[in-house]
Amino acid sequence: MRQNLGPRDRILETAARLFYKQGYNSTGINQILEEAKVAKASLYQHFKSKEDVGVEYLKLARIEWFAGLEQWTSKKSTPAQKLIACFDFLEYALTHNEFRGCKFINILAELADAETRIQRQVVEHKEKLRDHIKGFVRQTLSHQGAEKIESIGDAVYLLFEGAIVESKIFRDTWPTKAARKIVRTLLE
Amino acid sequence: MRQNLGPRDRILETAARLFYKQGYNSTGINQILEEAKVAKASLYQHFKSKEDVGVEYLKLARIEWFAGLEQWTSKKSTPAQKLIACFDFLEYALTHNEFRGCKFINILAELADAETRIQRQVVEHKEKLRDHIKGFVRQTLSHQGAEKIESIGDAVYLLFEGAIVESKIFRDTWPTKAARKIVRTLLE
DNA sequence: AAAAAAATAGACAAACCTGTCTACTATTAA
DNA sequence: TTAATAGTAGACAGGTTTGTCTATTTTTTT
Repeated sequence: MRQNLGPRDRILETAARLFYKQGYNSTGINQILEEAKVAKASLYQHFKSKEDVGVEYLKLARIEWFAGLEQWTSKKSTPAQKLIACFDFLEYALTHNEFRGCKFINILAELADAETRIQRQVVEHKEKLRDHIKGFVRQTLSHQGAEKIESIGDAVYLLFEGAIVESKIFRDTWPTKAARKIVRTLLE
Repeated sequence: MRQNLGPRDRILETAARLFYKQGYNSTGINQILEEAKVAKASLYQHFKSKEDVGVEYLKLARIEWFAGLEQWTSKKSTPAQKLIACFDFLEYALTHNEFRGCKFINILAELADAETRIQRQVVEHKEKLRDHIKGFVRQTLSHQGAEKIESIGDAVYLLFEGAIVESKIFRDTWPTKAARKIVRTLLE
């Protein structure tokens, strides 16, 4: 439980909650320390700066995200079913998070052009997700031409991402449902 | 020119530049005042708070956005061409803005759950954009069934929004090009 | 020309921010 | 048991934030 966690983990757990709920810039180090019940000196022993906490927060978020995705897709047998399961997982996750959207996209919007380390985490995460989705598309449409596969792969990824963002805006599941529906027809 | 603008307009012009470039939370009132060469008391005579500046900033952004969209689509004669022109406009606008993405989505990501006035601007803007796009789809596919029209309308909108977000992440035009390509096939 | 309105500069309050530092107390290892 | 490590509490520096207020100057209107 939380009680047994060391300071580093308590910081990351609290930071994850607050960064996602309030935003990265709106969450101060002091609030994290208070809620995590950690001394300030301990934070700066484990992390060299707030940005460092942000980077580690995203690294953990990536691991958790793909673990969740894996949990939903591994139950399915065919690539087409796995692809649809991605959207099932998305609907579940977004609803569970009260439609706060994507941790990576959210933090990216807060940054001025320069902050390179956090931005790199975002790009890497989305590259990996895109590859993941396009992999399912490739397997599903293996009998089709390469160009069509690429095109539909990008389309499914864009629909997935669009669904994340729009469900945050409208605080509703319709974008995910609409995306899943059109993906079904794209796979036929 | 900028010289002749009153304090209110100079504030909004500067705020628009800084909010979009640095983010809303990272941009202080004082920086806006300095760069706009406006006294602090003048700002609080025209706006009751920083949030108020944010709301007016978004109202202007909406007007400018739809004016730009109109400029690109009105040149085309058929609804299908107008729809494709939306993506041409998007590619132009995003490239011109150095891939900073959508002013509305960006500011939404910075806000904690509560800030209702700014959030309302975002939702209204996206609702209007969605109606706009779905209108073109409806005209293009008028001979199709209502359900299919709705479904493809949502898909085109989600692809449009996905393209905005992903072009910010990857700082590239490929998402917009990919979205436009699949939209073309969806309209066939 | 006189009166009213608008804009300026900048001090100020009260609160926040990140990061450093000291001093003290547990916990762990040898 | 002693020594090293890890954690705590909190003061502090130097800066930031939004918003209010006073006093002065410029512009507009009558």
